[in-house]
Amino acid sequence: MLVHVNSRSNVVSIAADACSVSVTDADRVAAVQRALPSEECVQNLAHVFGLLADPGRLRLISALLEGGEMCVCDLAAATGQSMSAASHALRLLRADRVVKVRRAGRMAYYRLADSHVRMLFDLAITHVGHEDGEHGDG
Amino acid sequence: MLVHVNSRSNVVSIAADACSVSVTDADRVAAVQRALPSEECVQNLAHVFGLLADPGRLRLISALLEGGEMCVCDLAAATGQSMSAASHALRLLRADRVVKVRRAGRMAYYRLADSHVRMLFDLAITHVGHEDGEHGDG
DNA sequence: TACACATATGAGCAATCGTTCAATCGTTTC
DNA sequence: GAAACGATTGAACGATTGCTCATATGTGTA
Repeated sequence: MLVHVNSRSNVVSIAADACSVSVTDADRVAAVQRALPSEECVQNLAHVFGLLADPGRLRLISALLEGGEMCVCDLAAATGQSMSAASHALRLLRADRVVKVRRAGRMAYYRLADSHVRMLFDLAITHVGHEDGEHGDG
Repeated sequence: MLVHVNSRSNVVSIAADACSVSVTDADRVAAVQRALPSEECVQNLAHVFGLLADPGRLRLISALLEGGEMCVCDLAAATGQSMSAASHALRLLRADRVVKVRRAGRMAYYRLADSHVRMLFDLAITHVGHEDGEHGDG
């Protein structure tokens, strides 16, 4: 399994992207490269995590976790942001199927679309070491 | 449970942050607000998700998931980025205890620090609908 | 000592993000 | 029809991000 490509000036370019980076264990590198998710998958993943990387959107999600289904103005009030900001944020969440809308007259009621988000949320809270977590069984 | 605060010009400001947003169900809003994670918790959460919101860092994590423990230059080669970019990225991951370093001579070997990340990763892949996922049991 | 090497880091810059402001759309009420 | 209202959207602007380039640090080797 050892292939030693690190003797001097013995530079091997592995990825098309990498501009000749030297490698110590070429087999391992090649194996890892083969196992990496596709570019598209990585992009989607990054996109989803990016959605959760904003306090405002996180509060929105947390509110929906607790409140079940809420209109935009209540969500805005509960999460402490303007209705415009909330609407922009909900638009992003909607585009990636994190939340769903139900329209009734001039109101728009939002709710979470799938349970992955709750798990993602709780798992991440576990990671950061929560001192709080009242969204148990709303 | 219904409190009707939405009759005209009857605007109630709930959060200190919110600049008087009207509310349709004040009780619900108040309850949801009480249940929200603390500001600090939300910030930490957003920060952690932010770490995972970059394709380069995601590939790094995926590589470590598969490869176990790898040096910076192998990680750079496997994930298709420059060593500088990889080092910068690993620094961020290290600061938030997502990865750990082991130094041996002039090499630095990185590995994942906790299992939450793997779960986060797999859960998110489930959400986006993976067409790929070869990081099963490196 | 001097050099090569693996890694780390700071500055700078282009790109992206999140907010606010203003305008708009569709619905309800008068 | 007109006005009020909830929600949506686009533009603009400041803040943040992630890269590259250049340089620094520390280790192994001649």
